[in-house]
Amino acid sequence: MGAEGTPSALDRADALETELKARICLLDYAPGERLSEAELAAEFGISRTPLRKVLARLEGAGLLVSRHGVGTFVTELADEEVDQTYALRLELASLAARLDPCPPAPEVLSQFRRLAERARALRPDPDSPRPLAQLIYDFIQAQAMLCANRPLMDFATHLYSQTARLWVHSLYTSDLDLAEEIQLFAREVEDILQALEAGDLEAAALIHRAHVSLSWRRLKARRVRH
Amino acid sequence: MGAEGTPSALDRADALETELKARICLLDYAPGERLSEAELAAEFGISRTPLRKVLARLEGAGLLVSRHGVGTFVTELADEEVDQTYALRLELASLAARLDPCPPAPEVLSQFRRLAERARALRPDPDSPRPLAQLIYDFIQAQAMLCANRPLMDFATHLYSQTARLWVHSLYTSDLDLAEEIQLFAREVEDILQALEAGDLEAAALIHRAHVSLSWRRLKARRVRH
DNA sequence: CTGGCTGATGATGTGCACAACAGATCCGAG
DNA sequence: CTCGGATCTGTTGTGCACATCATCAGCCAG
Repeated sequence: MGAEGTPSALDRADALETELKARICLLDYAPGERLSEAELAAEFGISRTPLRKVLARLEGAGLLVSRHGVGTFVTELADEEVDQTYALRLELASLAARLDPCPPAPEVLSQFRRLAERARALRPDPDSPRPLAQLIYDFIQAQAMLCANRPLMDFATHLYSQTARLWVHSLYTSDLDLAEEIQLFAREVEDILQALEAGDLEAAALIHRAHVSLSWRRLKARRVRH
Repeated sequence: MGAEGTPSALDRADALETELKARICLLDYAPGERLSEAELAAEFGISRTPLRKVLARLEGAGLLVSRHGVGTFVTELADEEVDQTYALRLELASLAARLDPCPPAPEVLSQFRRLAERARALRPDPDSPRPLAQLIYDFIQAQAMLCANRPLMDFATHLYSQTARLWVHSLYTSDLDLAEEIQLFAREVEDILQALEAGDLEAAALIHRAHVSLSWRRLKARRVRH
């Protein structure tokens, strides 16, 4: 029998989807970049058929778009859509605390402590902002545990995955300052952790909302410079 | 050459997805029912391969779930999920008016007038609540035009498609009174139309929110009876 | 020299045959 | 009569070959 994980077909598809989604959000694939079905299939050691099933789902989620005879591309977001998405994320942050606040389990708390620890230890890597991107990615997923309303949190995570690409892209192009972003994020995690330990989920949500708002503002400031 | 519509491959897939989504929401396929890939492929005159692409997207949207060697099934929602979804829809209704309210274009207004007309003309069909379901389905999609924030309205429509199945199901099982629901809906459209003609989008949103809330309450009342 | 056209090329989309899998059915031993 | 297990049937999942489409390079007519 398999030592632990069941390498069943459906699980493999889910794992593949998670992997590809992470690659897109963490900008291993840049917006507008073409993904080769053949190459991906070869990399994962499967045929194009099951791979295409995963790609179809990612296309449904708005992360990819495939054009017949041309290729499959990572979607690019228009400025207007980015603004709308950020505006939504602001509101959803408040909603999460108001709708079905979930008293943080001890393990969730320790998860946030580890995140804070990682944030403190993070030093700017001049070559790549990926460690920070990965950290925030994990942070967003941990935060989804703070509200029992699954549809809401799923959607919030989905919205983040939309804006993440653009945000990380700005780090790559040095439109945002990596060291500054690291420091800001570390502060956010510390503050939220403090609120969580005090059992004040609303405060945690407000802090998050404030940071999303500030992040949005920095992105907009970059935009006018171009 | 082609009279009008381009019967391109991608369009066909989109049309198919829209059709299947409608069938699920309007309860042509009941929750828990099995869909045969072979039968559907035959009905639409295509092979299983492109059909499966559409099914994969619907599965990603949470409307279907397929189990290897068993079948593809319309998902069933737990009571808890229904409550969370309704709670969300309430909040999103308010958000739509506050975030990016969209002054209704004349054609949107006339669209609502037609909806109101259809609602007035609707008589309870003892055999099937489908006409009402179809009308509300169209109403929800028209309402998506009232707010420029596309991610928000897409999500609201998505949430509706989740609760719609359960709601229509309650009509089929006579847990909800069809004549009463028709009358209530007609009132909602009339009231919203009045608010729109006065240019008061916030009032329209509040009316809709109130009706969603009342609809939720009726569903919950049914639930305890079982 | 220029402009349009045609063929080559490589991409995604499709159809089909087969593998993997779950559940029901049937048969036989006790 | 009951229970257990092998088998059989129908389903989704996978691999592969081919169709369809868009792009671009190269060529030929003007």
